[in-house]
Amino acid sequence: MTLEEVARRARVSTATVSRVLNDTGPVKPTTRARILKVIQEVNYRPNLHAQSLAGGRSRSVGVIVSNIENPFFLDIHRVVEDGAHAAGFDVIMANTGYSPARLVTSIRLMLARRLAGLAVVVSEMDPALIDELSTQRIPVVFYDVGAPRKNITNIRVDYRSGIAKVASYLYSLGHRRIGYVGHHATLGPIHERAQALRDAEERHRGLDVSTATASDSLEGGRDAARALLSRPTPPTALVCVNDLMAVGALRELRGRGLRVPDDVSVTGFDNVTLSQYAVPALTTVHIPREQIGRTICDCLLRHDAAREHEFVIEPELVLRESTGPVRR
Amino acid sequence: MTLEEVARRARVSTATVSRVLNDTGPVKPTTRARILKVIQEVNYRPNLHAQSLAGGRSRSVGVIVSNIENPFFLDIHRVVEDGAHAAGFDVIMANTGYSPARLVTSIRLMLARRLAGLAVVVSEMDPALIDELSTQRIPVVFYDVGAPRKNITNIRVDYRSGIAKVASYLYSLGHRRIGYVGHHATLGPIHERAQALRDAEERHRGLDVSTATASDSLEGGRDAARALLSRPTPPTALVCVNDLMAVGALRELRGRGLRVPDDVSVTGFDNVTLSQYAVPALTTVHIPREQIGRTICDCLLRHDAAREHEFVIEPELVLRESTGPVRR
DNA sequence: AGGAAGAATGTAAGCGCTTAACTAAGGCGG
DNA sequence: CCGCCTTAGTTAAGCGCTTACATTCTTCCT
Repeated sequence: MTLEEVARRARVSTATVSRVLNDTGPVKPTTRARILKVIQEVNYRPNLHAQSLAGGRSRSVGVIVSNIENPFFLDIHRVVEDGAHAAGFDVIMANTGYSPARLVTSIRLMLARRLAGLAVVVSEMDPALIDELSTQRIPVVFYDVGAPRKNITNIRVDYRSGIAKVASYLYSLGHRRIGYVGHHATLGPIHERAQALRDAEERHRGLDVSTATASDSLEGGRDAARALLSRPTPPTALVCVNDLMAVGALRELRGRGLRVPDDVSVTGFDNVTLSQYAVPALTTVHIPREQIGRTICDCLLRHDAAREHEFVIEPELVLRESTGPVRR
Repeated sequence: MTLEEVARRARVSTATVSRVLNDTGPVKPTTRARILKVIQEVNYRPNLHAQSLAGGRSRSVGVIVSNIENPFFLDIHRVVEDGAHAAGFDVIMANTGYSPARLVTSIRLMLARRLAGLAVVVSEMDPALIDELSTQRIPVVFYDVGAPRKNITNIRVDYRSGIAKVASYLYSLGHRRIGYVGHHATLGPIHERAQALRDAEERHRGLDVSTATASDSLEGGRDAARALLSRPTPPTALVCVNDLMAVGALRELRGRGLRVPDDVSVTGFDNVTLSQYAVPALTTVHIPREQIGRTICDCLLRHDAAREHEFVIEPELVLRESTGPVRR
């Protein structure tokens, strides 16, 4: 069923049907009613591809994330989706699994869709991508990676600062041997997190950091914790790169009969809902995902971001049950 | 940058460029190389809308889920996405939040995109939808709702049976007062779950079921558990409609100082990864999401499902730590 | 050398929609 | 009663691709 067929049945031109469909230009009420009736009868739905092609624009924005299984990304996606829907847009999501190759593929696919805007919320990056994106004229916002350019906005969280807060806090509780539970050590922004913890060694006398990485998942958190705890002198505190892995680490601790925080302290990162439902509830670092999502919407939808822009977010420590003084 | 412009620069016709792009029809190696070079130089990406319009087909399939925040749906989505990617398709996801209105909107949007196939993995339904879908000629698969038709496949899990297994098991442990933690009591398939538990009352002498519903989330599970436990004669076992809510229920129990399973037993449903990371690990019912996802892919991609089809899956009880004999 | 078969490429007609430009029909003051 | 503005509709030119069909080389056999 096409626009043309609808027009024929309603005895008007395609232009008129298009007008009532998009509510552009005047149409006599009786004509409009007649057309609407036909549309109803034949159950007509405009072809989105034809619309986008002819109109030269699209009512969709894209969101690319590294790991949709991690609630952190899911939360951002949800906020962006809500904002987009409110503005009459819908969102197309892509998941890269932290693979730079898939990032490239995803971005190309998004560009092929000629979207109205693109949010790239990932930790991996491909050097040539920024250039490729900046030549397009759609608004783009990066989270965690990339560099501001024309039409490209950047949002970053000061992870160094967040990690530093965690390190200082644990140090003040007497912890000296700290294990870092991470994932994807080779990815820039992720590596920076680990590095931030390492840097704390210099500020805090006697601090000793060991590192283990696995996949970004519950299982990965457990695996990394297992590796750390199997070392000759296991750490007394586990700093996890995010809450999801922290919950995995908690599981391993429990499996070994170690109590948290009495025997080992654990910290997460992100402050996702799950962190409050962990046993014990996780001490973590709050990343304002709501704010991030809204900023993304503003940049993409309202387009105030034609100029270069960069937002930096300062994370806050959230104390809960999973941390305590080191056992004597 | 358009196909035509590429053709001009490569001094060939658009047809030839299209041929090398889609690898359809013969092209002399030197010509192909020349065209590829131009494409590379100008960083050309075909317009997906034009491609779909002209080609009359799309390389995307749609997946609609009720609640992407619930790992159950996420798992299915992942499996479908993997399968689709392997077949050279990509997937468009939509989330309804259990709202029939949003289901209708989402389906219409999917149809407007003229996708190659559509999977509807939801618990809500709109009566007119089936008809609307069956008039289209794209393969559709429903999970949990709908009815088989031409081009419409159905996958359902025998939830009644799953719930019955849980009820029998708890009964055998001596539990008589059972609380049901659910969500969206008005939605058909969900309501059926609650009803299945109620039906167990008749089979098991002395069994007493009370019900509470909240949102499908960790918080919802906690809320519903709170309501149940606040009653004059609180249940000794909580049967949760899914693992996510069960984890929320666990949290409430812990907050009240009740031990699981010593004071109260808890069961989940779905057997998502999280259920193994809960404290204590959840007794649950396994739903083979992998299999469901693969079946969806088969129906959508291979199109063996032109005829009516229905798959019924029998769920299996998984015993873990969260259930035990009722306290004397 | 001539010509048929096959390979390589070009031509042009859409795909279903939007929209600029144009026409027709009322309505109104002068 | 006429010119002019407004409102209602129409026509037709694309948007950027695909593809059936036509055309132009190449081969290579006789």
